[in-house]
Parts: sequence; C-alpha cells; structure tokens
Amino acid sequence: MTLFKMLQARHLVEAHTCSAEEMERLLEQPLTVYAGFDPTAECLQAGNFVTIMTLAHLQRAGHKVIALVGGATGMIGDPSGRSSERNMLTEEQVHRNLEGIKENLSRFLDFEGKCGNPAVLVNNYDWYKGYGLIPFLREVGTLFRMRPMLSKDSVQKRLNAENNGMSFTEFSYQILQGYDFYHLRKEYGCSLEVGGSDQWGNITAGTDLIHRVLGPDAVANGLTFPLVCDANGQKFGKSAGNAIFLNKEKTSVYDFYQFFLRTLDADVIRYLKIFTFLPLERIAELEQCVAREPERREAQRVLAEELTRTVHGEDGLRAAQRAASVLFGGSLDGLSAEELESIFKEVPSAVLPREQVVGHPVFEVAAAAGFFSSKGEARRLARQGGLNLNNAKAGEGRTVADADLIGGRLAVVRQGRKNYFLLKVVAQ
RNA sequence: GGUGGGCUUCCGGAGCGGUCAAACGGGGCAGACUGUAAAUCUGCUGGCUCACGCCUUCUUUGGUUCGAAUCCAAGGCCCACCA
Repeated sequence: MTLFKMLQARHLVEAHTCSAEEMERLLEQPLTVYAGFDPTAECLQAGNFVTIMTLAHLQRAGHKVIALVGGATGMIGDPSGRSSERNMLTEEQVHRNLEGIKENLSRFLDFEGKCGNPAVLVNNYDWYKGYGLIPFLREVGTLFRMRPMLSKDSVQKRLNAENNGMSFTEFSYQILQGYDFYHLRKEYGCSLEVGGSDQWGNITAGTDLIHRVLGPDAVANGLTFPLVCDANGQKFGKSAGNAIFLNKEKTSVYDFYQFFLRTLDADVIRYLKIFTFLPLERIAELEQCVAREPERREAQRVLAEELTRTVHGEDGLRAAQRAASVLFGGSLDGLSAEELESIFKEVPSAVLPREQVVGHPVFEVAAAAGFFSSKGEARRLARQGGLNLNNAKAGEGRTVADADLIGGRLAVVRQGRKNYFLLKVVAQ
C-alpha cells in the first residue's frame, strides 16, 4: 500500500493541489514536508493531533519533516476558521510557547535523528524579525494580487459575516504564511505543505507564490486533511468547552485517558485510524468488536491506551488506568490514605484545616475547598443528588464526620458521575 | 472624514421608565435510564441566605427621576455604507 493510499484510508486526505495520482507518486520518493503550528499556548492540544500524526506518518515513511512554529504569524493571528479577531500574543509569550511546543512534538516526532531523517523545528520569526516593512512590501508584497487574496474563503467569511469585519493585519496573514512556504522551499527544498482543510487558502498562497517566483514548473504542493469533528458535529478535542492539552499540568493524565475512553461508538474507529499508528488490520478487528459487543468498549480502551502511552508514557498510562479502575469500581473501602493519594494524584485537590471540615455540611466544605465556583452551586448539586462524599451520596444536610476522613486526613468529593476532587485535611 | 447601526447575564438574542437578576434558544451542570455511551425525559444555571429578603450586574462616566438595562449628555469600542 502506498503512503498516499494509507493516508487516505486513515481519513488524512481531503484535498491536494495536484492530481491524486501525482500526489501518490510524489509521496513515494523522499520529500521535505512542512506543517505549521500556532504558538497560541505553551503546549499543544488534542486539536493539533491530526497535524502531528500526519507529520509523524510522513516522517516514518522516510520524508524529511519540518515543524514550523509561527512565532511571527502567531503575533498576528490566522483568520482561518475564526469568526472574530484573535487576541495578539506578546513576543515573550510566543517565545515561551515555542519551547513547550517543541517538547510536545518530540513525543511524536523524532528530532534526534534516530531514524536517519530528524525532524526540524523552525520559527518563522527568525526570518521576519530583520525584514523591514518597505523591503518586504517591495520584494514580497508586489507578488501578491488583491483578487485572489480577497477571494480566500477565510476572508470572504469574515467580510460577509454580519457585524464583523477584519483588520488589515489579519488580512495580511496569508502573505506571511505564503512567504513561509517559499522561504522553506528555498532554504530546505521543502516542496509540500500539509495542514487542515481550513488552511487551504494559506497553503495555496504559498504554492502560488513559489510558482510566481520560481516558475510554474517548480514543484510545490499542498495536501490538506479534513478537520475532525465528532458524530455530533462538535470540533474534536474539547471536553466541556475546555481543550484537552498535552501537558499534564493543564490536563491531568487521568482526564486525558478518560477523554478518549468516552469516545462515541460512532467516532472511535475513525479516531483509531487518525490518531494511532495501529495497523489498519488491527483496527478492522476492533471495528468488529464495536459492532458485536459495544458495551465492552474495547476500541475506546485501545484508543485511550495508545494515545495516553504516546503522550504520557507507560507510567502515565498505568496511573490513569489504576485510577479509573478504582473510581469506577465502586467503593473506596479498604484503600489507605497513601493509596488514595497516589491514585488521585492527578485529580484537583485542596487543603483545609480540620475545624473547617468536621461538623460542617459537605457542600459547604466542598465550596470552601474551591471545588465549585460558589456555595450556591454546591448546594444545588447536593440537593439534586449530584454530590458525593467517599462515593456515597451526600445530601444538603449531610455533614462531615471524623469517620469520613480516611486515615484521618483525606476525603474524596465527587461531582456527578465522573468529576473527582481530593480534600486533604490538616490539623490546625 | 461623513452618515447610519450596535455594545444585555457563558454564547446568541428579547427587553425600550417600575411587575427585571432580566423572556426565549443554545451551551453547561445534575438526576433517571444506560455501556464511565448515545438518544430521551426531568431539574438547575449571578452572589449571599435559600423562606421571605438582601447584594452586585445589562460598554464607561456623569445626569434626569421617588425609581433606569430602558430617558439625556459625554467618552470608549465594534460594524456597515459613503468618501
């Protein structure tokens, strides 16, 4: 199976600037390929997985991979897929984010060269910082035409949106991304840019520029993958409106694992193809499992395992699984305070002095611990039966007793079915 | 620069002097049912007390009024069209 066919089979191909046959042929010889990442946060999130996996597949197939971090473009903001203007980042923020992103990427990509073709990380700020406005307008600006720029989807959507315009700064984004491709083409011989389908306009800005400068025969192509949504049409990678991050400080290993474990049946096979390196034959087996015994959620389990292992390592995976087996196994009986602490290491916790805990209603204590945004919310929860102490329902009138404190110092508060908090009690 | 339109609680969006903590929808949270599901149904969704009530909110600052999200003035930001 060719690389191109494999990518297609994994739902990683949406559109390409040349014919499918041509793209398939090109991918069979070593190329230099690039994809960009916005340094909008100090670590990547699940939404970046598709780009990362595409690059990883390409690298494994022997292509030279460049990960471009948009230190310069990140300070402007890509209008693609955005309904309103982005907040601009400061230089320091962008710089901090760069480091984190490289570390995140190294979990998937080989930057060391163990496989012979190490991935490269570049920052486009490096080639923009010394570029003056006037030289840039003279040398690069003249190569862009208004009509194609205005006709880009990202621009049209914004201009046509009610009560929503677009600043010149954002409009010029495509020039920068286009120039990035040209720059990498010149410096690294990069001839392919990959990205999400929302990047199509930006990618073609690059291929057009290259053809304009280097001639129509210069090889420069774009390949996009579809944006991943779940079966409900929601953008992939958000849980309760919050992004799933790759850093365990921002998304605990436990939550990360749980996020994938809760994947819908309708999505899980597609996700396995997109987000794991599992052979397609193995995924076909799992598809049978979903069809025959959906309640076992075997495919979800494998998906969560694979991704958690890649992102958080074998230890992270074990910790997440151990926590899950306890939390969903029912009772906390027989567990020592030490065991609980290690299981709940990843779960939000708070420390309160004993006299603020014992004898007080559970909901009040939970609110005081900061598990809820207000006491009213905690009270509501208790009333509706959504508040639990040590895995037992705690109504509005339930107070914390000495006996509730495991090992004299711990209590587990649960909101609803699946949100856990660990309360630590200290003497004074 | 000119003219018009707008800024409401997480989002969208009603409200146009008191009956407004503010309709409705979405989202979110919770409960029942379940497979740690989906779908469905139910409740909740500014804060404090939760019973009344009180407090802080409707871009900002002043003002008019017994009383303003609602009226007036000035400022800020956004949008559209014209130039």
